[in-house]
Amino acid sequence: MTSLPSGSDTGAASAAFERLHPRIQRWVWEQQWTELRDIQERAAEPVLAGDRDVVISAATASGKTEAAFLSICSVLLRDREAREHTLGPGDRTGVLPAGGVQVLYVSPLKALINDQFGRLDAMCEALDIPVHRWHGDVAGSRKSKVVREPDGILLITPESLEALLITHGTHVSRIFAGLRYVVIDELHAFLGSERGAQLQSLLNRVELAVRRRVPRIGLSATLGDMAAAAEHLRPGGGHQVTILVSTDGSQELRLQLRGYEKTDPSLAKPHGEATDADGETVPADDADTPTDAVTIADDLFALLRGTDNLVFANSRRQVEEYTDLLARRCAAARVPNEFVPHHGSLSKDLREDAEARLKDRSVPVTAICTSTLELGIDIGSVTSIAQVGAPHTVASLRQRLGRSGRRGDPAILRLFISEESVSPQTAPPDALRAQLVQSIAMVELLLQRWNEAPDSGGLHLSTLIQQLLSLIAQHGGVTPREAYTTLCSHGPFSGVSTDMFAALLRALAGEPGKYNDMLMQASDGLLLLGTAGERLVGHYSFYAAFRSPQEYRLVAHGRQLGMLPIDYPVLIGSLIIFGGRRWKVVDVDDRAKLIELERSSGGKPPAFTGDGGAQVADRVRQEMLALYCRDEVPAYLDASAVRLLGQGRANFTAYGLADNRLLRLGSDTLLFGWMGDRIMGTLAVALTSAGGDVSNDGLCLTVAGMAPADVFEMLDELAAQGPPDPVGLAAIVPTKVAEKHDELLTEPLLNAGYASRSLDVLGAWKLIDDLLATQVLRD
DNA sequence: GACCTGCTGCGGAATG
Repeated sequence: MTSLPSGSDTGAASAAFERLHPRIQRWVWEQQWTELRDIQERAAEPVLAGDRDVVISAATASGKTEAAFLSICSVLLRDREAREHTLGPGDRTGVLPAGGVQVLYVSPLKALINDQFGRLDAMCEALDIPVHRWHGDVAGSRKSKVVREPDGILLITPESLEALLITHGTHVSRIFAGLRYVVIDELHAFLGSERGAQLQSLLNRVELAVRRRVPRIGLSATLGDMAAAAEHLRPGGGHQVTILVSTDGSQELRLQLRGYEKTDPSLAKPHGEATDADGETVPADDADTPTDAVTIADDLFALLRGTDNLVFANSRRQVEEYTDLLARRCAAARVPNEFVPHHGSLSKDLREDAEARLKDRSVPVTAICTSTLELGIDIGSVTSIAQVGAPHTVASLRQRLGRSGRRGDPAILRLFISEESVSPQTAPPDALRAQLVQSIAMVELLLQRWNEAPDSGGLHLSTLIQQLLSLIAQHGGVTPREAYTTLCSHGPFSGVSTDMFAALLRALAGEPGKYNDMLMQASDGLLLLGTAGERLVGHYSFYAAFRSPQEYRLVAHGRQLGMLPIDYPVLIGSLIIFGGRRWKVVDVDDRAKLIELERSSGGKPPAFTGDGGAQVADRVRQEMLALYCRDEVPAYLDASAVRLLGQGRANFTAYGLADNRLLRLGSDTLLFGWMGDRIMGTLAVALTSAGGDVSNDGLCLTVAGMAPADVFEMLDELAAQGPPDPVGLAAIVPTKVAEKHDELLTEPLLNAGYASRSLDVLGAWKLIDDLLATQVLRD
């Protein structure tokens, strides 16, 4: 670590500090910083060079923003001096024009723009560098001013940048003429998503408008896969990106995994009536609450009260449930309530109030939250993190952990994992204690510093439709060749061939019997918006690449049961759990968003079902298998977790799963693949295509009405046929409309998009080979 | 059977 001079004019300054502009040096000194942090020190050289892309990776609140902007502002100041002192009006060769936005900073959150505006504006005011905010809550008059007199640093969201390109298309090259840097904050939040593809495309379009490559600086949390982050920052050129990972903060981690088990609710003891801090009488009877939640709430109360903490629950419903249980405990103990909820359905006021209470360190407060508090909103660091229920991914567990541990203090993580009570009728996944074992597997992978790789290779056809229509609106019309070159020659849509692009154009123009009217072609060949296209682009909802959740209506025997969000394949014949009951899917109507169900017989439905939309990675399931096969017990388990792990391992042995992957259950067969959700989902589709009646619980597939020997034979036939064309296999999946503009795609394009996003045929066929090799047929 | 993110221009009313 290097020291800064104690005065503004002398001393053994660090090499990085020496290279900053004198006015920046003075600003640093005025902050009374005694030294530059490691990441700030190392970022100076590559950022000052101004000719390369850089990923700066460090923990939340480690000075990443300054690491980028100390150097960026130095360059802006030197630019200005070069223009003022060395150049007359007629001699500007080699220097960028004075006009225009010089730094484009893109953030995934409005709240983060507001935080960063406060910090940057304080620094830039002293330097006479203007800083502008541009997002949905900023007044239109301020945006007009940026368009009229663009300069300095512009803080913007991807959606607002989209709006800027569409609304001010003819001014884009002027607005960004002097662009020096693009900064992307929370880069990891864009990896593998529609929003990420949109941002990559927008930055392509900005570079095309100014006719040169602009250096990109990505700011990222310390997440495993830096090569993927670099490739996302500069698609096709990730290997040339400078990657800086902070070496600071190899912090002590204190870890505990606590096991819980549901018991008979009638045994629960009520807490009686209580009075809260305002003297109001509140109900304090937990009789309606599952017993494991009651015990977890008791423990959270005992462990967390009096300090600042974050409790991550896996759903909004659970956030509300635990906030309520904890508030009742505060009332019963006659102490002030210090537990507040935070999730996406709460009003902005309530969320900001919770954030303000977290920032205020004079009174302890614990927020019960969903992933809303995962990203870098400035709340400072908390004493400890609690995770209730199995984490969704290792990456998100790591990100959550990063919120704990003030400088020098240990980071504290406690996981609260509960399992069903087991009876002879219990479904195998519950008897295997799969929830607990998955949580241990994820903690083990966290300790190994492993992370899920972001999804890549998706075609993102929905986002390509958005970008195509946006490009036409920006320029008032483009030729098909220009459109293809601009959008698909490199960047997020480079996997789209000219043939596929042509098919997409035809689909948007409308084919006989399916008239979309999104675009049309003028007699000179120019692509123009059709009437439906004008309407779509003209509404503000067009600017976001992602859609608000698409829900299917569930109907059973003519009665509506509710709504189900679809982000995993629902196959006809599969079983789903809804409203505490087990149902069989008898029909799926993709266009009417309707799923028809009938009651299904069968045992108790398993509580563990693969955890929603997040894809459990192959490596996680492989680690689970390894945990079942080992004898060691991790030191961070409490006594109850040790007991549950022992039960899971005993049942694993009793099922014979060490040598078998097919397990007979009544007249059905369970197939344990020990691979991730993508491969298991692909295998489910393959078995369905071969005539099986398959449902996917994540951990295992259930093939209804077939004995293990018959399933073995089916697998053998699939292996003999060899891996099919993924696009052909996708054709049998009825629910493929997932992304925002997927409705506009023809069936072949939908199949191609689905196959690229959700199928891993080679992985599934390798699994089939492994299953056939491993299986010991016993009946 | 999860969570999260974002958004323009205009018209009219209220205020200075």
